[in-house]
Amino acid sequence: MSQTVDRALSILPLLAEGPANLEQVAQRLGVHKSTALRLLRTLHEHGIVYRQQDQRYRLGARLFALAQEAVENLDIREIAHPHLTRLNEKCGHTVHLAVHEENEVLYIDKVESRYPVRMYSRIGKPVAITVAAVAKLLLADLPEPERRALAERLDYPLYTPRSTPNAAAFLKELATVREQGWATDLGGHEESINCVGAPIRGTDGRTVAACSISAPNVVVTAEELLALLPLVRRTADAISREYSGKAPDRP
Amino acid sequence: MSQTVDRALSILPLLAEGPANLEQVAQRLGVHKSTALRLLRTLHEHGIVYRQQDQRYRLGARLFALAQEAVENLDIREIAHPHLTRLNEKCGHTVHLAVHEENEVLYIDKVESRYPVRMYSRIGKPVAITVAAVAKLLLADLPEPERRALAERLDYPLYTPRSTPNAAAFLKELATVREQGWATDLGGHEESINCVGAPIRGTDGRTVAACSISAPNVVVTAEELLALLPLVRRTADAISREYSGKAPDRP
DNA sequence: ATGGCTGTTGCACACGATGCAACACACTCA
DNA sequence: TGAGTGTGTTGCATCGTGTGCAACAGCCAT
Repeated sequence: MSQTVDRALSILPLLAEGPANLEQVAQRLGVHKSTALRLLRTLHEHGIVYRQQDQRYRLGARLFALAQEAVENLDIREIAHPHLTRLNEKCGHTVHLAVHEENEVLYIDKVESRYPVRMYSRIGKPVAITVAAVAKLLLADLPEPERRALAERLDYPLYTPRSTPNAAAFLKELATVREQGWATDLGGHEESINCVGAPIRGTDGRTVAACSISAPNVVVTAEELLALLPLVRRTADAISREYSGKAPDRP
Repeated sequence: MSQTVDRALSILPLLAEGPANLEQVAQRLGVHKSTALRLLRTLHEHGIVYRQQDQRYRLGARLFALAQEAVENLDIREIAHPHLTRLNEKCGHTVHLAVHEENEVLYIDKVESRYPVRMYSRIGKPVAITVAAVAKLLLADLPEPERRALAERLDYPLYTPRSTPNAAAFLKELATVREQGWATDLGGHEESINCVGAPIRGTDGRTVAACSISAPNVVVTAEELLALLPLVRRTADAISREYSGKAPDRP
């Protein structure tokens, strides 16, 4: 829409390929040298491009600081919330959002079930890290040594007979989760409650959060809950897309 | 130099702070709404900014991708990274790599401390140039007139009582650093944080980068940190050897 | 309906971006 | 040494394009 800005921005992907001098830039933009010079100067003043000793231009490391700051200020919760609400509207069950922080996995958002029978949980509360679906999703993505170290360090309380019994079983489960891209908790925490969850990923593909739906089996059976898996995964993917700044999928 | 581009680029740091709507952007730029709209539209077309559901703008995926490429194109970083990781494995503290760019010294890589207490820093972020160990190392190597000119031009904020107070003190410190071939920052930036660093040199012997380890004195005392100096220097030398060894003369 | 609040569009005007040509500077040849 | 190339840089007139304005369009409250 704005020619000048349009041209200036076109320089960036060009420089991303590698350093270039003034004339090369001018040529690839299809403008006069002097025009390219002015554009580059402006980019330079803002620290977006950097001029190396041989006078050629390349992208500045400062650009990275900008992106980094933006990522830090990104609030997953804010972005995810409308998606979670929609998920809840579709299936009616309790929806959770969780993140991994300091050797704990915490619920950071929740949309209550619309059924009268609800599961107990609280935003900010650490989840049962060895059994919860969201915990498995978040930990499955850790680098192998850290994952192993953490697994060794944990306690494995037997909330129910179906709880994860020990580190070996936990690591095996994490491998499965990592492989399949989704996770469940079928009565591992509370005998009567099942969960199914999916990962939310950032630009770099790493899991930054996880969401899940939970329901007591007096309301839906485990099979019926598993049938909702595609819905959960689609929601998680939509949040991932929006979080990483890609165009949202419009039907 | 180019007003339009200048305005457009001024939007980026603004959005890095967090999402903003059209009017907020227009106001902070000091331009009419319609002007801001056109600028944002152009940025949007290039994927630099992204528009979320609530119509507010934030930085977009393309910017993250560009930033990524910007740092990846720094070949020192690629060579140094495994060495930095190894250094971190040996000592456990936060390891930094920094370069001098446009009157600033920027962190371009970082390996986090394995201790729970970490220092805050960010890749791409300019360092406190008058006190940081890596900054002293990089500036100590400048030709004398440039060094003097730069020293005169800088501000000397008193982060702590131990911060470098003025140009004269700074130049004296640089001379010492140049002489001894290593540098420290003992509580000059944050009262409780100490650093020790060493220079990485290219084929011609000039300092092209610097690495350092940083630790809060609740974890190790300054003396204990200084005992790690030989380790840091060996790392820096190893990187130097590898960097200058296979240095292909870039056209 | 009514008002406030936001983003959007069309338009006339003038300002600022543009290309040109001339210049400056560093190299490389004979 | 000097002409000859390849750069980046500057001043300037000209015209294109970015600009602010005002009016409009949605949306959501009351």
